[in-house]
Amino acid sequence: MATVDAIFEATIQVLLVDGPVRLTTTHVAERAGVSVGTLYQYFPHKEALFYGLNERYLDVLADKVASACEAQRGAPLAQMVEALVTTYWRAKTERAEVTRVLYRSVAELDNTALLAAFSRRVDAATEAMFASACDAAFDDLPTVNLMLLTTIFGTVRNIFERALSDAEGRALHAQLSVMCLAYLETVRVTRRSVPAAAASAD
Amino acid sequence: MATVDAIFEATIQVLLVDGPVRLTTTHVAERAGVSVGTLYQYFPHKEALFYGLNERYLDVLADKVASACEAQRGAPLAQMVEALVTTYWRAKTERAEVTRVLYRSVAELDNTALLAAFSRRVDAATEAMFASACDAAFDDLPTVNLMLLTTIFGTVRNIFERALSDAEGRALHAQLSVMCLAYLETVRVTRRSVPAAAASAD
Amino acid sequence: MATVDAIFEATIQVLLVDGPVRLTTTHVAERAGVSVGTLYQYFPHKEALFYGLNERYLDVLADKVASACEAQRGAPLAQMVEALVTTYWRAKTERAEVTRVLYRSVAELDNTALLAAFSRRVDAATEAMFASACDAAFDDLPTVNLMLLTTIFGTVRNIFERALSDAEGRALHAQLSVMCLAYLETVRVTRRSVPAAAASAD
Amino acid sequence: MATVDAIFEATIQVLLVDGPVRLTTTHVAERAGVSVGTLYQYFPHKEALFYGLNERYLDVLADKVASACEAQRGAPLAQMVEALVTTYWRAKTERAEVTRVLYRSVAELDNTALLAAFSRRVDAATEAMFASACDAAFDDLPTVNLMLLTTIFGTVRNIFERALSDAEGRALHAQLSVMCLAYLETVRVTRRSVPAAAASAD
DNA sequence: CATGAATGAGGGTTCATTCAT
DNA sequence: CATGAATGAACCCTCATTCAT
Repeated sequence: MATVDAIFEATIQVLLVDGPVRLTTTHVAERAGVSVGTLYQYFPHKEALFYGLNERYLDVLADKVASACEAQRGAPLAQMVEALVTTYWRAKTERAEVTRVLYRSVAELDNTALLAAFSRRVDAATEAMFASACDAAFDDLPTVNLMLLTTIFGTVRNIFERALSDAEGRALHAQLSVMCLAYLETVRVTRRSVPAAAASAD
Repeated sequence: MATVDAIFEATIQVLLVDGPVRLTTTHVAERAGVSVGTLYQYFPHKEALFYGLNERYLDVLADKVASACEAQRGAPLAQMVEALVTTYWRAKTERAEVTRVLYRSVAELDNTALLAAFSRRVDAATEAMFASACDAAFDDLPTVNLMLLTTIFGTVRNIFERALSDAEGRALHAQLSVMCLAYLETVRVTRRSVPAAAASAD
Repeated sequence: MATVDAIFEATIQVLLVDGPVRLTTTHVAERAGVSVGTLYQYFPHKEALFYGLNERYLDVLADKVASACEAQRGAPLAQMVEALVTTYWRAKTERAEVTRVLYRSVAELDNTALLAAFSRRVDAATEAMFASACDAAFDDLPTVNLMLLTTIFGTVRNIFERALSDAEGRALHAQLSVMCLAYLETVRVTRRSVPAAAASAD
Repeated sequence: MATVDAIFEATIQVLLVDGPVRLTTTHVAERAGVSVGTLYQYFPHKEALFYGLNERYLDVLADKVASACEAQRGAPLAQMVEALVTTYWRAKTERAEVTRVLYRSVAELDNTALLAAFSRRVDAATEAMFASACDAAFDDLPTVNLMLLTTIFGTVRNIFERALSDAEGRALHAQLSVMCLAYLETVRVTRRSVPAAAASAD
């Protein structure tokens, strides 16, 4: 609904412009152009508003990653890694300030469940992608995949957390791909040139 | 001073037992066995208390990392990485619940300056360590070092953030060493003063 | 608005009954029959409440003086002085306790701006009145007028400040008129459009 | 005692430099170069400190006025008035900022008793002075005297209260003498040239 | 459904005062 | 007698939430 969207966007704007301290229901409602009463008709309490915002944010993010993964089915490993890292990086960098502010505010929320749901979706998408790699296979793909995602999520977050310059950010983005690929090359099963078989198994 | 220590420890206990929402000055003072007035004699405001706690936490952490780095001067690369990752991991795992709760709460604080100071210390220590490696050299050590730390910090944080099981945590810890080493092996310069042996081992 | 009036009146009552020390926002709100929150919806902080009360008080006072001055346009000097002094005195004496308590409490407030606005209004009104006197004129009316008002304001205040009895108060009120008139007779210019009569009366 | 003096002076300094809001016992003690504990050995509570300061201030003021009055015994009326007004004005103007700050702060204190004592002393001094005037006598000297002092005290206070410029202040000082003398000339007994008799009656 | 004035529990903070050293 | 750390009652103010209109 338009109202809900307006409230979500207002929440972000309040966070951006006035900071987390001024994130009051009244303030959000005002900026959304509705009354507090209306806000409370869509969200039973403040936490629900924040929870919803993060849910939506993570849904969109998961969508993007999942799409990218599907587009890479059967591609070579290096390309997959590049696509995954870059998709995630772009999604986070697009509205860097929003990303930063959301990173900082989720602390006020028990977002474990949210993160679990998000992780499940992304895990599934990336695992399926890597399983379909035309030029690589892994003994313990679940662990490798978990490690990879943990690294990507964590590293990107850390880049935002330390107030690194854009140049440093870009450099680290490139290095992140290098690192992830290096890792995958290291842990892939040694027999590699089984292209046809691996491909037909997909 | 004993009082300050008691207040810091009380802060942690309140965070652990009652959660960040119940982190009130009165509550902390009570648990520390002092009056609010006393608390305010050591910390000008609530934020300063929290800031101080984090400062101390990061100082201890940086100390541990720096010591480990110094102990590794001149060691081979693989051992350095292992030592670095394990030191950091142990420091974070020792009191896992405390780590988790601090990860979640620092977001409410503008800890940019704190992180910057912490990063500067750790950066210097690890860069000096890697520069002394007996079996490896790097073209752009600063960037490589920055990337490595960003990955370690971020990955560990993410492990805590997603409520992963101990087993998964341990697995990822091991993988983290693998990943870091894989990265360093990839970006190191091939020629080195121990040319033949090092090259053939690759 | 009714609520604002209730709060103002409650402020006065608290001052009267409990004294300036007990003038707390909670206390005022209680006595006004509203909650603290409501009080803060009309006044951004405690000082604003007090400032508003004084503003209103001075506005009413200035109104009374201004009306009296207009009613005296063209009257003889003695009558003007009598009217001015008596109007001011009555306004202050009507609710003597309120006057006393406000005199004592305004000091805690930076009411310079308030007093300036009040003075400007009263100055203008009395100066216009004296300029229209049918039987007197002044070389430097602004200074004379300023002196007169300063004396009236100050003397009345001092009567309240020293806890003089009603009888003493009444006596001083009468003397105040005498004094003001004596002053004006002394500083008026002798030549006037009613020359002979006015001059011989001196 | 030197300590008491230091504390009094520190109180004034705190009022001047930091304002009435920062007038805390700790702050005063610090500026006086002693500890709070010491302050409490000389003053049982904060109010006593403030009371003492005002008492001393009024004592000095009364001394000055009384001396001036004694020096005017037997002098002509006009000279007496001039001396009285000027003495009081000078005493207040000498450290104008201190005067202003004390005027503003006495409100926090029930200084009725203090003012009564002060008034009694000054009343006696001025009444004795006027009774000795070589060229004037009064039917109801107590009332006339009370009126005169009330006017002088009140007018001077009002000059300080309105933030009048120095020039305006000086002008009003001059006018104040004019006004007081005009008043006394008006209310003196009509038979005037009884010089010898009046003088011998003293 | 929308509104927004009213609510009041509860938080951060201050500061007069005490008392063990 | 001096010190100053400790105390804790009390204050100002905020803001999530409700409900009569």
